Amino acid sequence: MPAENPVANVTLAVSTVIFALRPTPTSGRPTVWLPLVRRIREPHHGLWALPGGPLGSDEDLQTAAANTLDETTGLTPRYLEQLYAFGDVDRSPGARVVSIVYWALVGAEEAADAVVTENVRWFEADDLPKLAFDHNRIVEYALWRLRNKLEYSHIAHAFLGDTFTLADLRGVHEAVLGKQLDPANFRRQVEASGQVVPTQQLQTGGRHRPARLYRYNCQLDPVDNGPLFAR
Amino acid sequence: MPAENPVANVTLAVSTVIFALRPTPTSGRPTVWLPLVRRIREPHHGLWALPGGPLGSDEDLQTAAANTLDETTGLTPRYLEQLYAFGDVDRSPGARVVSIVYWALVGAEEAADAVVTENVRWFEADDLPKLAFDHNRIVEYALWRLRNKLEYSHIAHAFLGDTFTLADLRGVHEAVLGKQLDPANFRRQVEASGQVVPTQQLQTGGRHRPARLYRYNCQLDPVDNGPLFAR
DNA sequence: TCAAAAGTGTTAGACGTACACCCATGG
DNA sequence: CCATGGGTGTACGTCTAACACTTTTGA
Repeated sequence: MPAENPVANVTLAVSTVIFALRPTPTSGRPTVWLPLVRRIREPHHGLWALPGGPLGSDEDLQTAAANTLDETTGLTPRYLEQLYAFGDVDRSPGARVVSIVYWALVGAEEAADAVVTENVRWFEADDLPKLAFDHNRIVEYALWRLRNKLEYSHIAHAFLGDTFTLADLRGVHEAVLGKQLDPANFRRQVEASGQVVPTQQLQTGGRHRPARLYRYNCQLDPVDNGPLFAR
Repeated sequence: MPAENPVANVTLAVSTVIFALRPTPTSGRPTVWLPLVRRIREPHHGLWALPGGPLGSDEDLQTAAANTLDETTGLTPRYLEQLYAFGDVDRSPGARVVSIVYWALVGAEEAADAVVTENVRWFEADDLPKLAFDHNRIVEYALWRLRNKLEYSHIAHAFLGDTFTLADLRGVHEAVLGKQLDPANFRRQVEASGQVVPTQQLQTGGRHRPARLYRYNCQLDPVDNGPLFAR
C-alpha cells in the first residue's frame, strides 16, 4: 500500500560507484579506479565518499545517478546499472538515510582527462582509505558485482574506445579479475560469443605482428538483465 | 553527499513479492502463486497490489519486508532478498513514490493455511489480473529472478518442508521452470552439489519403490550473494 | 636474426544430456 | 505379475584449460 503515510525523518539519496581503468603509478599496468568526493560538512567531514546527492523530485533514479556522474566527473557512463538499496537504521549518524546506489563504467580515455579538483580525486579500488558512512562496504559489493558480471556478460568493451584489439579486451579482463588469461582461449571465446566484429584495420607500431582491430557488436544486448530492461 | 537536503514529496515504501508453490485447481500440479492485497483507497482503489507499506523510521529495509510478509500472510520467509528499487517519476498517480521491493519464498505447507480474507488472496503468478501501479512489471521481474536464481543456487528447498524426497525437489524445479527434468541427471547434480544430506528414513505409500528422504545441508550458503551477505 | 606478441592447432579432462536398464513397492 | 516411480550405468557431444606451434612485425 504505497502512496500514503509519508514517513518523516527518512531521506532518500542516490549515489554512484564509477569505475574506470587507469595505469597504476608504480607498475604502469591498468587497474580499477574510482572517483571519490571529499565531504565538506558533518557527518564525516573531511572523509572521502561516493559521489551522490538527494533525489530530485522530477528525476528518475537512473537519471539521478547519471547526473551525479556528470556533475562530479563531467563524464557520460558507457554502462549504468542499479547496485542495491542500502537502508540500515544506523548507517548515517544523526539521520535516517536510504541510499539507492548505482554502478557505472566509463572509458579509460575519457577518464584520463576527467575533472580533478581539491575535492574530487581518483583512487585505486583495491586500495581505498577509510571512507564515510558504509561506503567501503558499498564499493566492495560493487567490485564483486563488476567482477561477476564481467565473466558472464559483455560489458568489458565499456572500458575501451570505439575500436580495440583482442589484447586490449583481454587486458580489461585481466585488470578487473586480477589474473592472467590464456590469449588463445580468450580469443576463441570472444569470437564465438559474437560480441565483437572484426574491422579491416590493423594496429601497427608494436615490435611484433600487427593486431586486428575489432568493434563492439551493437546488435547484441551486453547483458541479460531481465524483462525490465529488454529491448 | 547524503544526509542533507531531505527532498519533499518523495515517499519511500517497501513492498514484497511472496512466492509459494500451490496445486493448480484444474490439473492439481504445483505452480507458482503469490498473495496480493486489495487496495482500499485511491489511487487504484479496488485493484490488487503487492503487499507493502511505508518504511518505519526504526526498521531496516529487510525487516520492513519481513514485517509486511507477516502482517499480510502471518508467514515467515524461508528466503528473502532485495529485488530492486523502483522510482520512475510517474509510477504512482499524484505522488512521487520510490518502492524498494523484496522477494520471498515461503514453504508450501505454511502457505496452504495462510490467512485469506476479503482483501488478501492468492493468485497464480503466470495468470495475474491487471494490478495497481507498475506491479505487473515488478512481479514479472521477480519471476525472472526466481527462475534464474533457482538454476544456479540452492533455494528450491525453501519451498519444501524439513525433509523431502529428490522427486519433491525436482518437482519444485519443474514447477518454477515450467519444464520436465531428467530424474537421473537431476539426482546426480543435486547429490554432487552437496546441498542435501540423506536421512535414514524412506517415504513409503506410493505404489512403487520407497524414496529416500533428504534434509537440507545447513552448513552451506544457499546462494553466493557477495560480500554483503557472506557468513 | 632475434624477441615479442598475433594467431592457429591439438589434446585431455570435466561436464551436461540422453537414454537403457535394474530395483522395490502397492495393487 | 505388472505398472510405477526410485535409483544406477553408460556413452556421446560440448566446453574448457593447457600448451605446442607458426606468423609477422620492429629493432
